[in-house]
Amino acid sequence: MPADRAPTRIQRKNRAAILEAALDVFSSHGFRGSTVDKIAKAAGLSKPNLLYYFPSKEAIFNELMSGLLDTWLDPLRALDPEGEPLDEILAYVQRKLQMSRDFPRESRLYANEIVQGAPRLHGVIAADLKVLVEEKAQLLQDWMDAGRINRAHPKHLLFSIWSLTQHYADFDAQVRTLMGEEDPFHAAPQYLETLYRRMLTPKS
Amino acid sequence: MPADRAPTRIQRKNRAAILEAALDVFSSHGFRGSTVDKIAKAAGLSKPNLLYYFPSKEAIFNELMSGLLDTWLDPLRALDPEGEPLDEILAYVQRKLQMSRDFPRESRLYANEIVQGAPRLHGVIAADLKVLVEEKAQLLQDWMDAGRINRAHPKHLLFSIWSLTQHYADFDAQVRTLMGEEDPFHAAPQYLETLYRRMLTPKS
DNA sequence: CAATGATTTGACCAACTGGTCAAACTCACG
DNA sequence: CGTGAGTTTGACCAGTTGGTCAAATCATTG
Repeated sequence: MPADRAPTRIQRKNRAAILEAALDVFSSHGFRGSTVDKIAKAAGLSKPNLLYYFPSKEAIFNELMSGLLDTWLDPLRALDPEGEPLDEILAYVQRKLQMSRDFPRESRLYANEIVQGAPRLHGVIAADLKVLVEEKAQLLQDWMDAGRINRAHPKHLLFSIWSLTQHYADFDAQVRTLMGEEDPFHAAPQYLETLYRRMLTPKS
Repeated sequence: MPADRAPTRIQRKNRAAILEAALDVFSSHGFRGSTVDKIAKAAGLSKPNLLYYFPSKEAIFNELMSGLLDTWLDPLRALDPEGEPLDEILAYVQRKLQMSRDFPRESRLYANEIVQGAPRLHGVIAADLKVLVEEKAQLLQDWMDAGRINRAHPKHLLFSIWSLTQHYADFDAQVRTLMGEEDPFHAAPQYLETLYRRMLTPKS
């Protein structure tokens, strides 16, 4: 595929279809468990045709991942130092929960990678994510020092928000089996709101 | 391998070595990402030799899984209806956290399966786990109705305990990168204790 | 409507993988 | 120490998989 010139209509359509199909396949089988052929079929293309648009399976995966990571961190970036601390945190929790509901495949794709030791992600985590986490952990610490929210280990607080919200996407198979008819996302917002409100509302 | 008679010394040793190696390999690459050869080498055997002890890759996996599940649910089974509610729950949280620290590979093996839709686990989850969860959710509900702990959706309460504790094992790669030198398991017990104490201690 | 570049595909390849098998080797025991 | 059961392995096989390539088809535009 001509790499340098502007993408044609067909290129845009097919590359988008491939990435969409790849998200589906990768997120439900992991990298090793996914085959180029499965992705191609899901995108409505033949295998050689898919490989005309991306040089390799790994290239598809990488493009998917780097595209994902930005979106994934947006809610945390939006944590506003100028806002009311408790409201900011509660809003962050709800945003993350919504992402688990609206983009479960993205969450599972990410989870798949991390669980397996993040072999294809170490760089990004160590760079972008770490910087952002340090910044926001400091912000949380400042809020605690000012007595505006209860004290708690800032990083563990962030971890807890991630794990609680992503759990509904990542462990969806288990959650739905155990909840039966009831939609997990019905009670979850209230549950998490209560949890963090009780956890963080200053005693005084 | 002669199936019916009592296992020889060599059989016991090699089967144990294989399961140990398989836990290592499966938990860090998933089922599809693991090869029989990798497991065999990790166990110090040749591939045909490994297949002398287990009829197939799937058989190794199944034996590993069914052995794991029992241990995995023990902490929840131990939730005692006769105990002091808050203490029982806090103890459960700490037991689960300890399992994440002491058996992270088992946790990741399980996570790997669930994230990918539990293709090899649906039966067990729908059966054993569901029954146990219904029972313990009812117990939590009773404690809430009696005003002995704060109200909260019982199943979401259980989910939150699982996700918060297993996160330290399943997302170990991310957690360790972000925490640097600091051992995640140093502050985690205190953090979770505080969280659930504030969440569940009755207001009155 | 050429003709040129973009797109698609069938045929193919080499590496890998799960699994088989007969032959060789080792061990426990009489 | 011999013998039969238990154990190990090299060679092999068939199916899958990531990826290549030349030839064929299609779309765009001068």
